[in-house]
Amino acid sequence: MNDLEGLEPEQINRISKARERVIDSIGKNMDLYGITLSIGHLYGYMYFNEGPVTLDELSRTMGMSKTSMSTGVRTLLDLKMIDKVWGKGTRKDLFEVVPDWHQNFSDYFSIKWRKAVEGNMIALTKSLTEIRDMQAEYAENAEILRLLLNDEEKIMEAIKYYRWLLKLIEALETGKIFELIPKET
Amino acid sequence: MNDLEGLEPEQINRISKARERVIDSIGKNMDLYGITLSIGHLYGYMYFNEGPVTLDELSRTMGMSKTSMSTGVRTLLDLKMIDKVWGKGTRKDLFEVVPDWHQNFSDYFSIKWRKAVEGNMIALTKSLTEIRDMQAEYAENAEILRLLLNDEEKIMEAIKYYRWLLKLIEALETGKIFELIPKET
DNA sequence: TTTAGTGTACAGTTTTAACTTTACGTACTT
DNA sequence: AAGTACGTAAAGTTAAAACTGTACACTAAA
Repeated sequence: MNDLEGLEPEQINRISKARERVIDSIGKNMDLYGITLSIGHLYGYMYFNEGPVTLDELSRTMGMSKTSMSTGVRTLLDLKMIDKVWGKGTRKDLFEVVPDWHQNFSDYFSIKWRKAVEGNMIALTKSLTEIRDMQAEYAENAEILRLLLNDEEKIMEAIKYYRWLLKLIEALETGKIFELIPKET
Repeated sequence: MNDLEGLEPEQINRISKARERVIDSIGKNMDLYGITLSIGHLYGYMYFNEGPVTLDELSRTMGMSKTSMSTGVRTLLDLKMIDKVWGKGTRKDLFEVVPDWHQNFSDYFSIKWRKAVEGNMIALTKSLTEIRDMQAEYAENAEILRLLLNDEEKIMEAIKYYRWLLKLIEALETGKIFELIPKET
């Protein structure tokens, strides 16, 4: 339910303005999370609204189709930025934001970057063994060997980087990052 | 210059295959950096090639227009993933990858996230003062006051998060992150 | 079983972004 | 001064995505 309903128009206007500045700003930078502007707006609205909302309310407030709300909400669910919650007395699904942005940030990395890193690692190690096989095979061909050693070196560097990145991701997942870089009190 | 030129077709094929697996994998996950698949490929090729390359070489190798190479290269330059280098004897621009991926990662955050965080911070503080002004103004209206306190709380939480995020970004920029989470030796 | 309410898959449309072709400005060569 | 090589801006085209409307499956109530 829209929490501004029932106020004077002028009051609604002033509060909305303050909120919308923030909502716009959040939405605009949501592309860093791979999220479209309109879904960013969606999230911003949910962030300020007191209590959970339904797809129909979102559709009405955002002036967009219910289908778009459905897919948008699902994207935000996948990123663990919102939760589906139970509301007795209604058959509609209810959604509300997960208010802990530190957690959102960590989850995002866990979800997106870990997958990418692990995928790249597989490709790197596979190619590394191939390169090394060829090194043995072309051991007497100096020209090729130089190339192969160079490739090996580069792949090794990449692997080192990804191992470091995995440690960073792990620190985010376990919350150890907040020992290293403390939150505000 | 393509570093595989002059080899036997079969040798080129084998080395290329090992490289391409990695290049594909890198390119595929470059969207995390907000980079398109083809620019990711571009980067991957440059990563393995020995020595800097020109726009014409890239165009030929990638099978894409020179204009696309120009814009692609500029994107990578903006993200500090490649450098423009001097080559005597040629009037063409030469480009090569910055091989330190730890640095790439740090730069990316510095460039993209810092800008977003600072933008959001401005919006948040601006709206925060507005909300607080209204709190003083509507001090005797309990219903509105409750709403305003709620909004204030949420904005404060967001500001706290962004301050933490700035510390993380700073740790990346200064390299302090590598004391907290050490690189491989 | 029917009926109404709800979320989503699907197909179609519109908007956006990627890419290409052409053309131009600048700088080097002769 | 004239010609050539180079990188990029501009306009046009093609491919991708965001978004909508409709239809359908599922559930709960009557």
